[in-house]
Amino acid sequence: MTMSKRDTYTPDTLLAVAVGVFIERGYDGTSMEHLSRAAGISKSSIYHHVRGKEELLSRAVGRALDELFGILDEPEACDGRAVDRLEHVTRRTTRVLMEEVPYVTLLLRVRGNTRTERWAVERRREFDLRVSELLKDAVAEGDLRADVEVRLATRLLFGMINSIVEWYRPDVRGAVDGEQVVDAVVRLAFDGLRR
Amino acid sequence: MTMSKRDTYTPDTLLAVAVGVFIERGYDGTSMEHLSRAAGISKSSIYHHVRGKEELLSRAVGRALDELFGILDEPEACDGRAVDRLEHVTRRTTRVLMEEVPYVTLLLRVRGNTRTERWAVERRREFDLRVSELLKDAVAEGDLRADVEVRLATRLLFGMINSIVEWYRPDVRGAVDGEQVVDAVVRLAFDGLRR
DNA sequence: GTCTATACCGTGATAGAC
DNA sequence: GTCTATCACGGTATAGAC
Repeated sequence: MTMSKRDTYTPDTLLAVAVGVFIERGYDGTSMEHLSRAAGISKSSIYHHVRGKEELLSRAVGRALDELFGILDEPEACDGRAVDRLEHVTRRTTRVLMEEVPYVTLLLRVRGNTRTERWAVERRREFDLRVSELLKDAVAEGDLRADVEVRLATRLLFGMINSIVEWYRPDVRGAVDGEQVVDAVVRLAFDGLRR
Repeated sequence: MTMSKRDTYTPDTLLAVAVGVFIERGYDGTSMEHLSRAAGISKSSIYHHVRGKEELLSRAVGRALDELFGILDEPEACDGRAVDRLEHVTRRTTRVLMEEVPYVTLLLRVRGNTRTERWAVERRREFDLRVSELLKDAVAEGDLRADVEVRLATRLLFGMINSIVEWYRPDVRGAVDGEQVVDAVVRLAFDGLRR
């Protein structure tokens, strides 16, 4: 949370600080005073860089959404058997989650009270729907089980993936290996706990 | 959110109202003014029933924790093969989640800033650890795969289960059948998506 | 058990000097 | 680009009448 060389902020470097505080205290629980202390500048200086608290939130969730939707445009998510495309999306989503923990965490905690939040919720649903199409195709191609409703399966799959933000901390080096997590997610999601 | 016959509150009936508001607006985003409007009484009247906002939170998460820990004491969670005990706990946890959505939702959203919240986080971790013991035993008995770390598997399992509170609404009759959800969770958790 | 009135403080945001 | 000073407002909580 410290600036490496420069001691002047851009919206993006300020965002990095703010997102950390939002996650620690919750968005609503964070005051401009908290942010100013964490950034080491006064409250009013923050307003020089961003319009206010909500702009910081919308920048954060926007970044997370861009990363996630980017996955759906990757060639591996567009060609081949649906089940392979789904596995690719599962792997990449998990990876993005871990690489962008703070931003995605914020995205996942948004509940839809302000305009910004409703927009974020909407786009998340859109992402889920895109993936459940993949799941539907994979069932139709005979690769996935047909005895679990597609929408429900998608929700549970993302529930598992998204929960990673609750405990994964990338800064703790060596504590949990990233690739190990991705493999575990894919194994459990596709083949389950049972031997 | 309406009182059926009585128009006077007990701490518990007031809690039911408050929990609903907490979930809609977030705990930090909820003011006593919001609560008073939802309950149809004045702010100060609320203080006659409870000490303040935080007591409402601690009552809510306490109730959720009692229900969850109750599961671990059920006979089916204590006798037999570990894998069967784990499946029982999985089923029951999912059920409790759906029956007590509002209270468990609140429990899961708590981050640990106040004393109450830290206590809740602590007890949740305790519950997780108890279940990961079950998982460890099931691996040792040869029923579960050994190529995923036990603690990691537990986290992902609960990630999937807990995510149900994000979308399941018990009041929407017939929209999603409860038993269907429990079965889906068990199938995905133990056998995975793959056919 | 509920009310009105109010104390007192922290909030997001702005003005204007440097 | 950052500061200090300040604003109007809404926050939790309490006092005391009914």
